[in-house]
Amino acid sequence: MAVVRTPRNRWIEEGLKALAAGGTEAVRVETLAQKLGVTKGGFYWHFDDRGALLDEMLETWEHAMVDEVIERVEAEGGDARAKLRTLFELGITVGDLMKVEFAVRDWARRDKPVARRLRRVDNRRMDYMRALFGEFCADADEVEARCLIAFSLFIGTAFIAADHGRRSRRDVLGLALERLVG
Amino acid sequence: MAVVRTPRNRWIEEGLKALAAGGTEAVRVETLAQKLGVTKGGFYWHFDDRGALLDEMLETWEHAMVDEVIERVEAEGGDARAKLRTLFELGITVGDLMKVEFAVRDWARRDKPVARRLRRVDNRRMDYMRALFGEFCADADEVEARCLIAFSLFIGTAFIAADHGRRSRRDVLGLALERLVG
Amino acid sequence: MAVVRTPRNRWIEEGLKALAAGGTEAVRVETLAQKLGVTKGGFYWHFDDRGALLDEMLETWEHAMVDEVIERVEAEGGDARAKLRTLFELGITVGDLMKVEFAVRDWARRDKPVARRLRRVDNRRMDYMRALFGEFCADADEVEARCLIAFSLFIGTAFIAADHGRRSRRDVLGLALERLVG
Amino acid sequence: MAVVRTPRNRWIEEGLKALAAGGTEAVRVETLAQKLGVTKGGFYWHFDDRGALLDEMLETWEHAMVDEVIERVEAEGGDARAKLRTLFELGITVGDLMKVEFAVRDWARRDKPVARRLRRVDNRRMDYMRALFGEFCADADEVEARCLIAFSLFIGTAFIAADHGRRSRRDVLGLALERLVG
DNA sequence: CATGAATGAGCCTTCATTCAT
DNA sequence: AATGAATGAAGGCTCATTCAT
Repeated sequence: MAVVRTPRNRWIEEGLKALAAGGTEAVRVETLAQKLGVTKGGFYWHFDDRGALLDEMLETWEHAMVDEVIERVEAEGGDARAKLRTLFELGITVGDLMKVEFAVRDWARRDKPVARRLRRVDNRRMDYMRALFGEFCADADEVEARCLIAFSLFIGTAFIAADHGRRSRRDVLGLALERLVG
Repeated sequence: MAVVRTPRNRWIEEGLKALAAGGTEAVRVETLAQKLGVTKGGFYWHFDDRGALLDEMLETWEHAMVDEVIERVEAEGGDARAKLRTLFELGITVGDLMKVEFAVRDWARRDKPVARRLRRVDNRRMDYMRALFGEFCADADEVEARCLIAFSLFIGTAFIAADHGRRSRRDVLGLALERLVG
Repeated sequence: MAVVRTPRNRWIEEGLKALAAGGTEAVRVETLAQKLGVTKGGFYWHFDDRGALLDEMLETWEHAMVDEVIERVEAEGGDARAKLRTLFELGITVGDLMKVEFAVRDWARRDKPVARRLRRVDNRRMDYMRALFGEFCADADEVEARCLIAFSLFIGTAFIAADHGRRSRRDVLGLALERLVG
Repeated sequence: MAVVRTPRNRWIEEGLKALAAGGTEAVRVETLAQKLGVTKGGFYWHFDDRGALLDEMLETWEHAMVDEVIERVEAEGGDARAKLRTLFELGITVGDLMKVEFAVRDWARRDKPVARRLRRVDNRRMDYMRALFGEFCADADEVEARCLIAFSLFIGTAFIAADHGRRSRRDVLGLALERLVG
């Protein structure tokens, strides 16, 4: 988590913020330069081109959203059910990175290399969940279904716009999750 | 369903294709014009500006993805469980419109009016599902949780990139759905 | 004054209104068509092109602003001084045509044929004024100076933006004019 | 007076030339770029948009046509009558800026902010003239009338297209002016 | 007489990229 | 390490004009 704040890293950070806020198209060299208080010409000292920045942003995001999240879940400890709850909690809590997540997911729909990376990321997360569900759930089909539901809930959280009457989304999510983990 | 192919409608159709393939930014007046074999100037005879086209595209999409889908589910008939299965089947089958769905969902994250419309759309769908689940499920919390899960699975279908080993996504979806409907 | 309101004339009328309100660039085929409740395609049935309309507008304006104004001044009658007062009064009173006047004057600065026509118009008016001033003013230099001043006041009326404290522009104009005519 | 010819100023200069020659609509980014031997894209490094250039052009014009003219009149010295003669001479002599003056005056007829600025400019000039006429002319009405006539002559000079027989416009102007100042 | 539907040229603006200093 | 000043391609929009019906 302790990222050295080289100027290079600051471009990446700012890029992720922009991606979270407005999607790929919002990652504009000039906009970022302004936020960093430099001129856009300077950008090309650090990166070959816009694509190179985008790549490194993805790298950073993958590391934070997979490696670090899993690390933290393991650090928290507890049994499989507890870990699943922590995983879910962390997943929908990481704020800006969650928003990046959805920008990336949309981006992947029209960019092959991003799609490949996203697939790797999703598979790593699914593998981790499979292991956890597997610990208290014998049937492989059942495990797979629960993994897909859990992951879908994670995705749905941010993408579904519906209201739930007097219930909060968080409450309904809790109910849904308990069906899987409880 | 009987789409009159006025030139106006052809712009909308082509626009939806572009939106499905590449998101909002891919809906470019000139590109569409080329596909239609006309010059871009002609566009402005039919629409005030690009925004107006985008609006009508949304209108078209909402109608097809909500009104028509519900109509068709009702036309198929059967009990609530059967209808839920049909609904799901139709939902993930409508091809291009499904892709539009996800483009819209991403778009809504940075455009307030689109967000409002999406919310209305999602609420209409949730209401329809609530009614169906309600017919065989007494507990309101339970209904709400199942609605959210079902909707999340619908969303997740297209957004999740993970593999499922020797199972197909469709199979896993089937398993997950039966947990809700069965 | 009794203009037959053929569709042709209505284009000219509407064109003059537009010219008065927004200068040459405001005379747009489409805008006029809208005001007339027809489509712009119809324009080309009446006129070869935009230039042709502009020409006829100028013709109409010249007739109304010179021939008709002089006719009316003569019809009012009185001695030369009285006529000069009437002339001035009419000149700054004809409302929309006054505005056209200034649009034309600006237009003439960048369009040679318009400049030629304006010169003819201005010379006809100056000739008329020369005759009137000449009737009570023996010195030719004096007549010429008064003509230029009178004409300049007419022009200045609409082009000068300054305020006059508690006096109204009309009052100051009256004072200035009496220096010439009185 | 020492205009630093930064690229920025060169755009303004060229803009004023275009405005003088063809009015607002002639101030086109691409045209100016060509005259400066650069591409139009570069324009936006210096100005936010076309409107910003237009604004600065107005600023430049106001400064040159009011502040600098008055400064120079005062520098020349002499009594009030002499100053009025110098003022007039300078006013109609500044060449291109005189043409800008008329373009601005026309522009003001359809653009509120420009109209406000023009009013301020005209009032400043009138105030200066009032002071000068006031030094040898006791009656306030008389002063006001002379100011309006003088200003109208200034305006009329460029807007009136009439000929004066064997006299030159300059001569007639001289005669007219002497009626006011002499 | 006019409409519906375009064309095409021209304008404003944006943005990634380049490059001398 | 970065700035100042561009380039150039692309995109949105406007408007006079054309033409089949």
